[in-house]
Amino acid sequence: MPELPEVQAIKNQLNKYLQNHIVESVEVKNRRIFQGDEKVLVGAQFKIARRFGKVTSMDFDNGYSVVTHVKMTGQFVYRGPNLKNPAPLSPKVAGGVPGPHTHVIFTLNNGGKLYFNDLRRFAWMKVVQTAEVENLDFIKKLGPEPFKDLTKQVFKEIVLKNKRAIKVILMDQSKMGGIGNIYANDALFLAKIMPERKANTLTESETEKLYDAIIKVLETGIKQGGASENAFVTPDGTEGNYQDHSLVYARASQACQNKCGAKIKKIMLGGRGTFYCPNCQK
DNA sequence: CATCATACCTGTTCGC
DNA sequence: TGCGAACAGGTATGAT
Repeated sequence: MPELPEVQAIKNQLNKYLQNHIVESVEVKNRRIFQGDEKVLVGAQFKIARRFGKVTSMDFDNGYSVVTHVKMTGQFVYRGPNLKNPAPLSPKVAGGVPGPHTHVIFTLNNGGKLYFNDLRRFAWMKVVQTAEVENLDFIKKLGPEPFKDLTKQVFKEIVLKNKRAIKVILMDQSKMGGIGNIYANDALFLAKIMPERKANTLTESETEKLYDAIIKVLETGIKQGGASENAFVTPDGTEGNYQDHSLVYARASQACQNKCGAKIKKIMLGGRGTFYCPNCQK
């Protein structure tokens, strides 16, 4: 669920709250989720968090990084003295922190703690040398990203040479990085394109509209701090607001926002819930 | 190589 | 009301 805007929110808040603090200890409760030797992090100073598609890298001053894919239900939650007037923890942090779903705890020298929760345990977190982050299999295979290398021209080429459903292409991380189910659904609605359309049947004009729509929905997502329909919370423990602004995602049987009179339909496409307006999208 | 189905998980929602 | 089935869904993996 966390997609580019959600992971961007995670990255931004990690930078805001952790920068320059030193790791005093790392407690690993789940070895399947956390891979590598956490001991190399003790005494290391947090420098910066980066984002690669839906993956974050937390880089430390000693040449090591912690790379994390939160998948659907992974949550970073920071609690510490530099969190000004901390908002109450969202109930979406199931079991709280620490709780039954807390798998890793970083303790910092300012007394703060960074918890990593994951209810469904699909997430992974690994320690690697910072120089090796971009060689990790997942990151190496990542396609061009919106706001970076995914220009309109590059996007056109990708779309026109693929014959699978356009929604599947948008969500294929090796074709382009960062887009998941929420923003793929909303971008296709905004561009008035049916999710099932074969990518190579899109006209040039539709392709351009879709590109603009992707940028637009991702920008809205970033502005709203991500979407918390499901388990997403930002590291300060609160929720994002995109779910209040989503166009079709999770709005099955609701009236189309274009006021066309039709109701949003839900189908399964590529094994995922897919939402669209049967009237507006062609 | 490309494409598709399935496994991985567990809390929540749905249908009978 | 109760209970089991389906669903939520990103990615690795194996099958075709």
